[in-house]
Amino acid sequence: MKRSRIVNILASQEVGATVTVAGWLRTKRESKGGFCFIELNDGSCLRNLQVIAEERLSNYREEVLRLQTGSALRVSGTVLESPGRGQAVELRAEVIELLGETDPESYPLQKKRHSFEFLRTIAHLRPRTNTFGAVARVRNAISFAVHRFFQERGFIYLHTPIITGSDCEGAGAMFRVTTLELDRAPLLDGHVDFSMDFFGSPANLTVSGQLEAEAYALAMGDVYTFGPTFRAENSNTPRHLAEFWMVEPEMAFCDLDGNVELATDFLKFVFSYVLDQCREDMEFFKRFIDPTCVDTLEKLISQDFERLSYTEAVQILSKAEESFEFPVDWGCDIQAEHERYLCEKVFHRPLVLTDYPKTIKPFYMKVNRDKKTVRAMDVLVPKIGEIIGGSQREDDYQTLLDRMNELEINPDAYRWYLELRKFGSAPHSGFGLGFERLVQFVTGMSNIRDVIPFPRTPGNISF
RNA sequence: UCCCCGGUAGCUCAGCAGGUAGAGCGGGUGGCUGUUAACCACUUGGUCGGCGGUUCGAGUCCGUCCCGGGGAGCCA
Repeated sequence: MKRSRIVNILASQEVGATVTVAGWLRTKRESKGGFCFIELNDGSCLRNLQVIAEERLSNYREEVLRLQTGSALRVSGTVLESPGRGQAVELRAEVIELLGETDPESYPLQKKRHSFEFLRTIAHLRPRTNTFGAVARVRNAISFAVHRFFQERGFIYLHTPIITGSDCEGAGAMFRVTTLELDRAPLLDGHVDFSMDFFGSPANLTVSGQLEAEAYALAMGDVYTFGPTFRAENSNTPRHLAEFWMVEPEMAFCDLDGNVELATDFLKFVFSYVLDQCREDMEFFKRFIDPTCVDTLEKLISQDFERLSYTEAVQILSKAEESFEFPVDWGCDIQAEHERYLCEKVFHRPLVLTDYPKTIKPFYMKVNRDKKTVRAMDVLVPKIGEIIGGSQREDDYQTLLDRMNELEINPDAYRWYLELRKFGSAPHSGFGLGFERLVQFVTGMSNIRDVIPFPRTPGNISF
């Protein structure tokens, strides 16, 4: 018989139905009255299905009574109304098949709460816990919401390269990709001769698909990427990964205002979708992870994001009575403490900061008329900080070239990117969103390593 | 990479002023019960992160390295 998902059995509550389910045993409670209770979870939802196993089963004594937490089972039986509290229906087993047993001495998961630090050391088993199951389902829902949002608005999903030839995109250290043997690399004048390498020149893992997305935006109108991104920074924080997923929309004929509008619409859409589709998991996060997470999302959907310029932000900060570790001065970068102060103490809501000094932003951002600021935007949310960073792009050939020379970036490496400003250039804008930070914000999970299945961080590649 | 805190049983932790290790949970056995992180009794369980030093004696003090957490920087 075809396997039913537990989520559907619990939702339909079809008493009398004959079903087959399969999953992993979470807990078992024995009764000497000749039966036992088995809680089965198949990952389809947070809740378990209570299975009633009775003595009359042919393998009751030899197998059923010896079942351990973690065992894989297939159960066929009848859905019945449950006389006990805590569940509306339960499954009275006719057949219980042990598919994979578990040695209780060595199985690391117990039927009690584990620390996230410990669970990180068993990343292959942690999806069998309530929290990581819920994270996986919510992450999946957010992914789907991302695609749905852009698809409904006519954006083209674009696959930008993972391996890139540009060695400096201004977004941090990169991972080198090579087929050369490190201890016997061919040398030329004392340096590694990359003409002997696979691509004939140095190659790296991408830190952003933005530049390539711009090329397609200036042909297709609106595009977005959603893929893996790599940063070789030695960042050891609960907000950084060496491998993470990034969402990057890029829109032709769109200025900074349109960009801000898309970013806020996007966040609101995702939050609504998750609250709508993952109610049970979200209630779990509210109860065990962050009591404010559901309220926060509900508030964000209804309220407007505060928008102010960098200059205005600096004015507010310099008048603040708060004592900051880093002094506030026009031209300085806004520090994490400043972001938190503005978000959590002044406005009590997410913030869109725009028009930063050009000296603290990358070369590709459009320079304002004042020649001092660029059309940049950062979306800041409480706790996480910067969740979105974007800008209107410089679309004037000469200005972009001047900026590159100013920052000592070799234009030769960006010839094709510059050409986009030569042939049918148009105003265009886009942003990048760290997908895991979004999942963190939605779920309230405090460490980014717990919202991606197998986190890659400095010194950690065990799974 | 920098600052602070931590690493003791499978897990979560206690171990006060240096005197050769404890609890709860888990596992095992038995009992009880339409049970809900079930309950009760008994039982099992440790190179006290690694290396070096001080000392008659180090989980405890010192040095160093490794790992984890929090904060900062870099950023998404």
